[in-house]
Amino acid sequence: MIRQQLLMPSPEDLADFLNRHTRSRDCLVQVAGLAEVTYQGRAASTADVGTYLVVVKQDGSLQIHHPTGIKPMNWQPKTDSITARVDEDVCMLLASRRSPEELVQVVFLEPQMALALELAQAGGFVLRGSEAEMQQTLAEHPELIEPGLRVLNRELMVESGGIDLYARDAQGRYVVVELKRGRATQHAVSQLARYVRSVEGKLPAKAVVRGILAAPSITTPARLELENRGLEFREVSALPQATAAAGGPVAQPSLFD
Amino acid sequence: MIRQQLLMPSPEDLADFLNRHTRSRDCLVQVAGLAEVTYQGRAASTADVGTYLVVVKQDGSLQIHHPTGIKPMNWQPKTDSITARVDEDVCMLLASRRSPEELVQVVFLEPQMALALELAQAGGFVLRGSEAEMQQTLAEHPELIEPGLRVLNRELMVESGGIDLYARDAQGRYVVVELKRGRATQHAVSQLARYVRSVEGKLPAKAVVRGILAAPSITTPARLELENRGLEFREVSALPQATAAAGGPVAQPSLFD
DNA sequence: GCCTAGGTCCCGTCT
DNA sequence: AGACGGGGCCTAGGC
Repeated sequence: MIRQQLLMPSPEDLADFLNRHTRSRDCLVQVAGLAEVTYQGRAASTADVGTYLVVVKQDGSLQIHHPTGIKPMNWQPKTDSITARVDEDVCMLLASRRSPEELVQVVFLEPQMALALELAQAGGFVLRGSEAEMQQTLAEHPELIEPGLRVLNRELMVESGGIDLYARDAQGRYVVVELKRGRATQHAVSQLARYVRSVEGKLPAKAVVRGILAAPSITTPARLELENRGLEFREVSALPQATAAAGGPVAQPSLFD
Repeated sequence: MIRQQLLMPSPEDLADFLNRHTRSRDCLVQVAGLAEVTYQGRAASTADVGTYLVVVKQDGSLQIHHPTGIKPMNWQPKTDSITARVDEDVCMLLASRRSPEELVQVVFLEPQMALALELAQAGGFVLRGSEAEMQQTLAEHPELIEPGLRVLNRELMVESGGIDLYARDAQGRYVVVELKRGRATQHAVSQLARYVRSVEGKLPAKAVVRGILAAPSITTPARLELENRGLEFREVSALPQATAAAGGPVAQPSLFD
């Protein structure tokens, strides 16, 4: 499982190590130690000399972590080229990609440890409580939004984006439904308004198009904006109160049974 | 620099290791091996048995990586409590937080390696090319947007959000400027329109309020929407064409000299 | 705590 | 490729 581990490697050994294990694309490689990092691309950054943890995954993605925080200090989601070389007696790692053109450069001043790990294939991963799941549930049970609602489309593409649910109400009026898995914000109201306008533009003039924002809750400013624009809110619980019991699995929410 | 390393630890040893080093809050702890992961909180997830890399940083943030991808499979940005215990002859890691109430649980079925690293304090970190920097530059040189423009406020708060730059033009008309460091989308147009409406609502009726979207580029649909709404676009390069030379630092963009 | 908005956002998806 | 929206987004800043 540990493919190889080096302690205090020389620049040459580290460069060899990095080139060999990143090229094979079958293990996760990390280097910890004193380094400098620069990035140039959509933005640009420099990190002074410090102790960082550099991780290169099998797909060539790169992340450079400092001691705290969930997000890496520097990263590269995917790399077109990742190479190490020795320059002026230090090992440098160059990770670049095109589109966008970006380059992350790590200068290892005092590498303390290099480690190559074999991570065998992962098992299945399932996420519940996404907006996509909410959409499916509500498409199958539109009465949870409003009695008499009939769903015509899911993810209907209009010029301004994709309409989560496109429907008709009991009176035959068209309804645009925008879903949010969390608290709805002004951003969601803007989206909904944009979609309603797009639909109105496609229908014969003066056709009434209702807009419904369906979410577990809504911010106060968003509610005001919504009402100003003649749009509506429906409370739809995405993940109803979990009976939080630390350590144990919790019953699935009613909406997702 | 390597505080401690265990190979194939027993459940008891691993639990001790995790509790000791996460509690001290002065090193980065990682465990690699066969594990199962469940998450319950704003959403819920399960990961089947697989080989993962678990990292706990000094601030108690947790990330669980699978073999590929820049983003962790599961994570916890900050934890109120992080504890390991032995249950049914396996070591489990429980990382929880309130607000939002969330729990990540890792069951280590076959831990291969545990490692505690001391990452000394990092050096300074500087990022260039952010929207904030763009805002400062343009506040000091509003003529880059338009001759005769005078900036009245930066980040002016109105009910619908914060206006990047609030200004008056050469004819004395109020101008709302929305900045984007990257290509402007319909979302940006919505924001700008919202701010313009808010400002119009505060000024005497019929006051003319201009809205300018300043960005290096704009999507075609956004441009159409913008023009439909009587708003304007100004090209403002955030990071002008970098003279990309792999390996070497690049001259800073003119906007940020 | 709520709310807004930026991000080198990343990522999937569809045109 | 461009474009759009979701995300357990995370994080910072204002109130």
